[in-house]
Amino acid sequence: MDNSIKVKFDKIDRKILEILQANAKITNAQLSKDIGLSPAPTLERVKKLEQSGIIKSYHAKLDPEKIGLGVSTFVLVGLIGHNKGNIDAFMKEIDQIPEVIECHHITGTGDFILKIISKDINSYQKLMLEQVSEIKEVDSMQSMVILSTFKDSKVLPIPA
Amino acid sequence: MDNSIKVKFDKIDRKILEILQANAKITNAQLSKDIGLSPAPTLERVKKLEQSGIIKSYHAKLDPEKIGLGVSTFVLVGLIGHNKGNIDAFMKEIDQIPEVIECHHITGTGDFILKIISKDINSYQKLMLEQVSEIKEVDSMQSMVILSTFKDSKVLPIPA
DNA sequence: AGAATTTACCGAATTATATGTGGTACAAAG
DNA sequence: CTTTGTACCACATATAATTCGGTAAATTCT
Repeated sequence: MDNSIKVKFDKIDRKILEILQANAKITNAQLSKDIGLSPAPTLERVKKLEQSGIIKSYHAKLDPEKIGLGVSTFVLVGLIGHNKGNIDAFMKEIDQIPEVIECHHITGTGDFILKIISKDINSYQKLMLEQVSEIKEVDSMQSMVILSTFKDSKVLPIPA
Repeated sequence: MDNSIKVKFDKIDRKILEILQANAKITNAQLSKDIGLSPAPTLERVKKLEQSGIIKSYHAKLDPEKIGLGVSTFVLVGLIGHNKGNIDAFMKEIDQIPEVIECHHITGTGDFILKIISKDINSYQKLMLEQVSEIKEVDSMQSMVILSTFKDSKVLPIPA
């Protein structure tokens, strides 16, 4: 497995990546037609992209509201200290909360930004009070509730 | 197609959803083993979940760094006005920028939060100066650069 | 309660798809 | 040039998805 930062791929590979990002369920036969190759080398290319780590995984995207998840938020979290120990401890706690679906270390206003998804405002409040704010490394929290989502693309813009 | 907010599904469906969120490439045969049914009804359930819109789509997840995308950011955007016309105009522009992979309307500090991914700091700056800040409805922008991502789960916590 | 109806399931046959193989052309390296 | 390696195709095989007929359980209706 190649672990270097940048990996080489050609124009055809890029097209494969674009297609599979948008629709992972396409058959190899259809994919091969779309890129203009026969099935065998097409599959070979996909396997290589998987083995090289360019393609990390495949996921089903669900409709949050239809499974009863009505409230999504971003939360800016400030920690009491910025040393590695604190950050690791914070991460360890965050990792165990499935409602926290993203956690990024950022520059700017706060130290971290979380994306949290929960059933409703009540369960969100409960989660924040009883789980997030209970993490001892957490100093400040600022919530931004998502009123609506206009764009949520799973397709990354692959540079030329 | 059911378009209501909440759709019903049982314990077995939830398990299917959990599995397909984590690994969309699982074979129907394996999935049926994992949930304890035979392949036929398993497939039937998956199809129903797709038709009901609970499962919206399937996507390949790529490694951003390996395709040359080194800079990810969140941007808080304030608009000059908050009327529907402005918001729609803003959205229309945002929609055409592939580097903006998410756009949410939020409460709190700003009006919108964007997630942007680009090649490097230079191309990020170029994008912000020449595209985002050029949208006439945009008033303020505050960038938060992601230093590192600790969690990026594609699995939503399905409520009991 | 009992009959009718619907729903969910299974096993097996069929169809579609993925995967493996051998051979060929092209390109790059020696 | 010649050699080596790479990428490709067509075709054969293996694996998986899908369809079908029939059965049992659950639900609805009388």
